[in-house]
Amino acid sequence: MKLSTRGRYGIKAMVDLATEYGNGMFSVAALAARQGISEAYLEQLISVLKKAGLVESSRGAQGGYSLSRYPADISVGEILKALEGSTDLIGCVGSKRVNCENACTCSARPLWLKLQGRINDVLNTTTLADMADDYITQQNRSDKA
Amino acid sequence: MKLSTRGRYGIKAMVDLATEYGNGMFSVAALAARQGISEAYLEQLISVLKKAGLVESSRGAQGGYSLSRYPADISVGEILKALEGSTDLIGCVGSKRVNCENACTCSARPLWLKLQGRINDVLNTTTLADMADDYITQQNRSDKA
DNA sequence: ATATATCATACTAATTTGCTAGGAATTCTT
DNA sequence: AAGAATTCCTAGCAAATTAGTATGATATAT
Repeated sequence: MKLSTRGRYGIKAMVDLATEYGNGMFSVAALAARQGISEAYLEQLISVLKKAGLVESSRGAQGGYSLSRYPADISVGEILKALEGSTDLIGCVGSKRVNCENACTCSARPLWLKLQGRINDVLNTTTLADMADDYITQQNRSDKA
Repeated sequence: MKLSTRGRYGIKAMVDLATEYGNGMFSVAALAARQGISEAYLEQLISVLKKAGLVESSRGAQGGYSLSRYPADISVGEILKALEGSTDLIGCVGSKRVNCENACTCSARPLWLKLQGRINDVLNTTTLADMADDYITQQNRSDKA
């Protein structure tokens, strides 16, 4: 039930892009430096996000990445799903219904469904705009302090 | 963000014990057979639950396991925590606050806190009694059909 | 041209997961 | 007293996953 670094790094990079939305492109090098993580690794993650249609890129000098939609139109669920393959706790509860012969009679299924429901709720209703707003106001507060 | 077999098998075994609460002891062999999984593996899991104080045991012939408290007094969160070490999505959000230097300034932290909060909500308020009740009424329904 | 980027792919070390195996200790039954 | 049934304890291991490295090709602004 752990969240991998893929999800964590990826989400943070996307929030970074969201806070700078409208200000041009940002390179992987810049994003990686901001988080203090490996460029090559983050590059892989962003590449996945690009294939998922969540970011746009431009190659060559002065190139980089930017969000492909308004921050308010990108949910964190989409991002995690792209990075981690799925946001399902277990196969037999997700949209695919795989991996389980006794799904209909499983004594634990109601619990998993409830839990997954709460998770999806948060992931689907929280957007990058929400996160960027939170972050900016928090930054302002600490500036004043 | 996946739930391991440890958590799944363990929870199901505990629900089995809950539905039989008050009817004596049940052996690992019986519990494993009910789920159709390896005895030796489930044995390990139950042993962890015992160390966590969630089940009682009696050794020797006719021995086995039973819940050490009323089903209504055992939350699924306790069980998962015992089996998986923790129910935290990431270290820097749990009760221990480890693993993260910039917790105070992390742009993703509000999201993780919210998500973890919803998860804990379900895990802490759902008891074995709830699950056993759900299961039994479901069984009755399918008997009639 | 050259420096700066993305893009693509392959490899690898460490960790975690999901078991299996073997035997010791305890208790009921006969 | 013997044997069967059971928990208890520990070690080992194969497969999968995670968390990266490494290398080089391709595209583009200056």
